[in-house]
This record gives sequence, structure tokens and C-alpha cells, in this order.
Amino acid sequence: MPHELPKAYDPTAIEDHWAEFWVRENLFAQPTPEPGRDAGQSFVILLPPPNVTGRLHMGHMLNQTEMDILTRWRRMCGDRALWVPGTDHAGIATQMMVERQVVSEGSSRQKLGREKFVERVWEWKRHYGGAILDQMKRLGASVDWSREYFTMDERLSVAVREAFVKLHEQGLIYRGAYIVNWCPRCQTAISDLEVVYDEHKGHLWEIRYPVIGEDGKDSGEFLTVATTRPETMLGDTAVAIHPEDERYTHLHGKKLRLPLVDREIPIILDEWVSREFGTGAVKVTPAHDPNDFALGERHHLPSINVMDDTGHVNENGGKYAGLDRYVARKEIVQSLEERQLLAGIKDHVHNVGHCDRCKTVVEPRLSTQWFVKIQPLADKAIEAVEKGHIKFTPEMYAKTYFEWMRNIHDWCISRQLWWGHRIPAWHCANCHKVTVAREDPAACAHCGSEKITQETDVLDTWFSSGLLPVSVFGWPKISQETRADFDAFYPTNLLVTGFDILFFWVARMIMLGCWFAGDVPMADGRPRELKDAVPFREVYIHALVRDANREKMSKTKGNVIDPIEIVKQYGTDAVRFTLASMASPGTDIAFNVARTEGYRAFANKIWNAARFIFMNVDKAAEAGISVDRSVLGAMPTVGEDAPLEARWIVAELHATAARVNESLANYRYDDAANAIYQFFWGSFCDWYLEIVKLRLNFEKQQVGESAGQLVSGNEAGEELRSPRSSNARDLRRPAEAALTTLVSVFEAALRLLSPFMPFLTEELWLAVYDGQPPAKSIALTRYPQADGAAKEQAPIEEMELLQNLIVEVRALRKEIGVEEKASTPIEVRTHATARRIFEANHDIVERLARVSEMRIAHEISAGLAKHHATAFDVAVVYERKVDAAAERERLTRDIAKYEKGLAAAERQLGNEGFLAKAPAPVVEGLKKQAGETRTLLEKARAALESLPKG
RNA sequence: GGGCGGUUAGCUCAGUUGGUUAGAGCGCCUGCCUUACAAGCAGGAUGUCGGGGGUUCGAGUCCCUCACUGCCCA
Repeated sequence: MPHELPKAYDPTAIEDHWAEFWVRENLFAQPTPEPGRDAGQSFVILLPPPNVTGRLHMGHMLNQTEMDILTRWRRMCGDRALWVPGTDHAGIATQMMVERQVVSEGSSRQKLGREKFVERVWEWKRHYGGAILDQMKRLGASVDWSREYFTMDERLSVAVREAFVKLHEQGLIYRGAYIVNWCPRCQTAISDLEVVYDEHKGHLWEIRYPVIGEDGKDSGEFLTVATTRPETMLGDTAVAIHPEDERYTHLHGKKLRLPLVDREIPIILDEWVSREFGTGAVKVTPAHDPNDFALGERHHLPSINVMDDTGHVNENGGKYAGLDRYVARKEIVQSLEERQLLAGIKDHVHNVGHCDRCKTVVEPRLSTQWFVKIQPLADKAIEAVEKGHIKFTPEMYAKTYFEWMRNIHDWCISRQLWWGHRIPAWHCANCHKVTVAREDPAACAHCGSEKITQETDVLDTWFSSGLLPVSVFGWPKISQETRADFDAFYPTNLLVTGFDILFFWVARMIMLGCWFAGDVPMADGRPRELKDAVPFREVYIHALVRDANREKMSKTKGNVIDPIEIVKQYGTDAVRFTLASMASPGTDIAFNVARTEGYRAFANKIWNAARFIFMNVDKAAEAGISVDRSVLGAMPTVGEDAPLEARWIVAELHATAARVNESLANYRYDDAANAIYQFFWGSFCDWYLEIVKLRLNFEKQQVGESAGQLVSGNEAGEELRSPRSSNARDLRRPAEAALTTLVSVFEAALRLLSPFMPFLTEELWLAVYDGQPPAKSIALTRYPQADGAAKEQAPIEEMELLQNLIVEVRALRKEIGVEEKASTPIEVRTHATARRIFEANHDIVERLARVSEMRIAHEISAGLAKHHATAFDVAVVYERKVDAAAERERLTRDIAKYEKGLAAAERQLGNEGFLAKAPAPVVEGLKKQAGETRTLLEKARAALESLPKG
């Protein structure tokens, strides 16, 4: 059956097909292992669940490419590989999106009511929620789709509820009025992490507060306070000064009259106050500032909340009630000015917190929320990393992790939303106590009253995603019958993610995982130690994908690259390879399509190599020669009598496989990708394919044409024989052997490449087997592993010598202007070892350097242009005059280079300290190199002198 | 304000415990449609490794310092 491939590789023609095939065939499903049967080593990765509302961006693609490469690689290495996909319900984001939709229909969330609104969100999810995973399918992610989860699934909701109840039982959940970050637009509390700070040019208003005298009337004196948020003065309950601030000593114990509100407030003394900032007197608003709240606690001050859920002044604001906070600010400043209570306005740059989700300025506000007392969980999480149970790559991120973990604040987990896991707590109208329960209670657990209502708040989205490593494998319902998944797959091996969710997600998973998995005994019944309670053993943090100019991609800048678009243009494989080759740990990726173009060319190169190979396989078949398929699928080997190029390419393949495996083990995707690229293009295509053309001679059965004939130089006419000449009686055998090596090396190289370029390799691999593949997919074959014995140096060194000769001849030809098509004789002066190699492989030199005849000579004939290497001198026999000026320039440059190098080497070798202290191999290496440089220098100098003058 | 990075060829980046004359891709220059591939082949040019100081026989690599730059936290 002839293989017919189009001349240029068109990824769009095959990618959709394979993407669908992999999903349809459920190729990457990893079934639950049979209990009690050790099915080998697991490799488990959890996909960081994208928001269900999300669209795939470049960051996702990088993340997924890295995970897919590792998963495919481990799977091919024989591990029980499992990559679990899913989506996050993304509380605020999803609620906002559906809310907008509802509003556009003329309705509203409130009009619909909670139940109907939540049903609408589910409906939305059913229709559009799969979009991002569909995009993922298109990228070829080798996940187990049968295990797809959604954080609001029943199964995962049970885990959320169990976690909450358990923490509550352990006294680690509390509810109370505290200052939280309030988003007036989302109308919910948000956690510290969800606040992003932006530098903002604002003002510092200085307000004069009248001091009340002994008589209870205004004394005529004022205390001036400075504030960036004058509207919060409505809620002031004190003014604080530093106890040792001499400017204000006389005011100790006095009271002030709060302007506009006309409330008496005390002057309090606290060392927290900075004497340098503003006027050294600070207004205290416990209900609207975290520092003030702490001050209020210390000094037992009342808290007066003056803001409602929407950021408008509430009834506590007197005549300002109902005004938006910024309108109120304006009016208050104006009123103060009218009353001559405004001492000044200064420009002031400060950081303002914004809602991570909607960018609205956050209002710190006193409000009743649910919190997790985090310290006990954090302690375990710190220990897990300190003791090395979890390893970070790059290691640097462990520092960031510790920094945050050691300064952690209690986690505000309640959100005033409708979309999410509703907090399993019931308020009693009778005794006002709270009942927290696994099953919905019918009555108050404290007084038995049936007048109970469920808490309306839902949990922070990260509470459920933080539980994923335990919940996707069945926690908390882990019984004798249901524990196989947990035993086989927990802890997961690796988490691959961006640093942006290091605290949001990674840290929370570590805390919750260590906390809850610790209660699950090991498969053999032993108690689980911390090292096995961790949610993952390693964390790989990848960089940010930026645009080609290193700018952060953002919608407002308009520099966002849509991965799907770029994939359509260049092919998924090329984009994946771009990301992999640039994914050096710790460095951001400047995504440059020029690189992608280069890797599309790489894909095309491989495609065409395949065309060449198939063409020859077909030609051979016509001559009755077929490839021995039984040798495919393993690591290729060759006998000692095989031609140099065969021994060389096999050695290179083994060396490359070793390097790729090692690089991947260290998350060096860039090293691995570059090694494969170099092998495929630089070694396999540029050298091996060109040489192997000499051997693929199927049609003609004549003898002695290419083998055994060698023109000797002036060596007394000695006839030299090629080692292959003994096989000359049957030319089919070497051709068949060459074809087999060619195909088997190519097949192995495809497997090596397949985690990086799954589509192209799938297509070509199947073509290699011509409809009779040993597996359904290349992804289910074995990954090439280097065999120590096959990694020999000799063929690599011999080949290098040959390559040097060929390159020198090509350069020489270019310099003296030999036409590309012309073949010329060459003269080579060399020592015995190199001579043997050159002579044995003269046909290679002849073909690759367009040499008509290789003459081994004692001396290069006078007048010929020549080049020098340490092992040989070579000249091209050609009548055209040497460009003496250009030659002089080149030699002068070379001489300068050699002199510099030699001087440096001799300086070191003359240094007694170096000789005494440097390790012997280094000294030996330097001596050898100095010797070689000296040879080259002498040769170059002689050549320069022998050049015709002028 | 605290913490953590980065600075290597025109561009984007490698350079793992200090060890020979610092690499790759892209781009650039020159010549080739050599029937696998012009998305190609062959040849070529390109660096005071941010500045300064130190440790060492030896520093792109370790230490100090300065400059510029990015990120995280408050």
C-alpha cells in the first residue's frame, strides 16, 4: 500500500480528527484499580479547574501543555497516569454573568428570587459551561474525561459540607462582626487575597475637630486630623494621638466634638499612632478601617457602621444618609469648608484596594461573617513543606509560601452570594443559637425549636476547590468498598500551576489536604502520616505568558493572543512546542509567533522526512524488500559491522533519549524540546538522511558500484577496501539493513517527540505501521529509554571527524567560488586514525561535500586553497584563483583568535597555583587544548606566509 | 515600607554543585529550486555576560555595592 502524503504539512487537516478520536476512544481513562492489587506506580495530576465561565487563554495553554507533556511522558514510561479534569463554579464570576443576562431580559436577581436564580445559573452551566473544556479537548489534553468534575457536583458538595462541619466541631470555625473587605458592587465580603491594591493619586484632607473645654463647651481650640477618606468621619468614635507626642500633651483626657455629627468623642492615647504622618492625630473609625478596629478593641470604643451594602451612607450618617460614598465625601468636604473646619488639602499618593473580580474600590466595613481559624491548619501546612513532604519547583516559591503562611490571617469564608455552597448552619429564632449539621436539621440542636432558618451566605469558591485533591477521590465517603481510588491516587504527584494562585489555591489545598486526609488511614490500616496526607508531593510553578514585547497580555491593551486562533494558524503541535521550548522554570514567556513559525517549520520538516522514508519503503517493497516490523517499537540497535552513519544515529538517539528523560524529570521542558529538535533536524535530517541516501539502492542489483571502490592518492597505489565490500555479493542486505535502521530510528524518534507534538506524531506513527499498528495510539506505546551500552562515544567521535571534514570542504568551496553543482577532487593530509575513517567513509564525504575524488596526500599540493583542523589539512583541487585578500583576512582573524586562546591557556598553565590546585582532568584538558590551538596557529601562520603577496 | 526575582548576540532566551576559547532559535549577509522539505539546503558575521569592588589558581556562575527593571505582600 503506497503512502501518500501531501508535500506540505497541514495541521488543520489532521488535528481535529485526532482530538476527537482520543476523546471518543476514551484513550486516557484510568480506571479505578482493583482493590488489593498493586497496579504499579501512579502518576496523578489534578487540572487546576478553570472557571466554568472562562475562555481558554495562553496561560491555560501553557499550563495544560506542561501537564500534558508530563502525563503523556509518564504514561509512556509505564506509570498508571491519571490526569483529572474539571471546572470551578466560580461564585462571583458566574453569578455576575448570569445576573447581567437576567437584567438584559428586563428582570433581576431579586425579582427572580434565590431558588429561581440559582436554577437559571445551573441552566446556563448546562448550556455553556463546557466551552473551556471543549477548547481543551481541541488541544489534545490527555485527561481522563470519564472523571470530569464540577465543584458543585453532589459528590464534591458532600465533601464541602463535611469539611465545614468538621472544622466547626473542632472549634475552628467562628462567626462574628469584623472588618472585612466589602465590595459594594458584588455586595459581598471578599477575602484579603481578593483585594488588589493600586497606587492612586488622592488627597489628604486635614480636618479641625473642636476641643471641648472643662465647661463642656467648645474651648476654641482645635485638634487637626488627617484622613484620606473624610466621609468615614461620620462613624468616628475617637481621635488617637501618640502618648509621647509633646504637641498634644495638654489634650490628654480631653474630648472633641465631632463636626457635622455633633457627637462627643474622646481623645485616646496609643503608641500605634505615627507622629510623623499627617498631623500626628488620627481619627478612629472602628467600623471602617482594620487598624481603627484594632484600636477600638483595645480602647473599648463603640463601632458605628455608616455605610450600607451598596456603598451608600446609611441611617447613621444623619443628613448624608442615602448618598453614594463619593458624593457624601464631596458634600462633607464642602460642609467642613463652609464651617472653616478644613485646615488643608494635600495631594497624597496611596494604595487603594479594589475588588479582584470587578475592580470596584473595596470598602473596609464591619460586618458579620464566617471565618476559619487558620493557624492550626497553617502550622501543619508549614511543617509539610519544611520537612520536604512537598517540594516546590522553582525552589524560590517555597520562600514565598512560607512568608505568606507565617503571616496568615484568618480566612473569611462567607460570601453574600446565591451561587455556591450554602453554609450548612441554621439560625434559631428562639434561642438565637446556631446549629451546624451534616444533614439538614428539622429543629434547633440547642433548644429544639423548629423555627430555624438556614444561613443565606455561601462559601468562598476556594473552599471547595481547596478540597479537590481529597474530594475527587471520594473523601469523605471512604469505606472498605469505596477506597480504591483514594488508595491508588492520593496523594497526587504533582500540581502544575501559575504563581497567581499560589495562596488562593495551592496553599489552601495544602492546609485542607493535610488537615483532612490525615484522618484517612492508609490502605493497610496504618495511620496516615503527614508525608502521605499532603495533597501532592510536588508543585511546579510556571511563568506568565506575556506578549512578544514582554508586556502582560490584557484586554485593555488589546495584546491578548487567543490560543485557539494561533493554533488554527500554526497548528497545535507548533504552539505546544513553542511553549515547551520556552518554558524554562522561573522565567516568564515572551510569546513570539516567530518562534511558532519556526516550530511549524519543524513539524513540516518531520512530515517531509516521513515522506522521504515512506517513498523509500514503497520503492523497497516494489523490489521485494520489506522492513522487519518486529524490530519497531523498541530502542533501535545496530551491529558493530553496521555502517558508521547507522551506528552514529543510533548512538545519538540513545543519547537524546537519555537527555530528554532527564530533562523532563527536572521540569526542563526547554532542554527536552531543544534536544529533540536538535536530534530530529540537526542529526537525523541534516546528516543521517543525506548519508542514508547512499544505501537505499533497491533497483539496481549491481555489485561494487558504491562500495569498495576507492581512489587512493599518492600512496603507492594501495587498494583500500571498504568494510562493506564483503557484502557486495548481495546488495539487498545492506539496503534492507539501512532501511530498517532508518524506519526504526524514525519510529523511535516519533515516540520521543509525541508528548510534545501528539498530533503530528500520531498521524505519522500510524503511517509507519501502514494500518497495522501495535496499539491504538502512539500515546499508548513505550517511551524511548537509553540503553547504556548503545550510548557509545566512538561512532559519535568518528562521525564528528567526518562532519568536520565535510564542513571544511564546503566552506573552502564557497570561499574559492566553486559552483554549487560542480564536483571537485580534494586532497587530505592526515594521521593514520583519521585516515582510516575518511577512507572507509569516502563515499559519504563525496556525496555530502560534492567531492569527485578524495586523495590522501603527504603534502597538500602547492597553490591549492586549504583549510586546517587539528586532525587534518584539506584542500580543494580547483583551478580558480584564490581570493588572496579574503584569505589573508580570514587567516589573520583566525590567528588572532588562536593567539588569544593560546595566551590565555599558557598563562593558566604557567600559574603554579592552578597546577597545584585545579583537578587533574581540568589541567589535562587545558594542556590538550593548548596543544591543539598551537597546531592550528602554526598551520594558519604557515598558510598566511605562503599566500601570494599583494 | 517589607520580601523575592531579573539584567548574557539586533530580538527572545539557555548556560544545574565555580573549570578548557560563552550557546540556541529567530533575524541579518552570501550562494543554491542539489526530486523528502524554499515552511528548504549550504556557508558567514555578531557578545567589554548592567557598572564597580571582593573571594579564588580560576568568576557569566559565589559575596558586597550601585544602577535599572519586574513581581508579591502591607
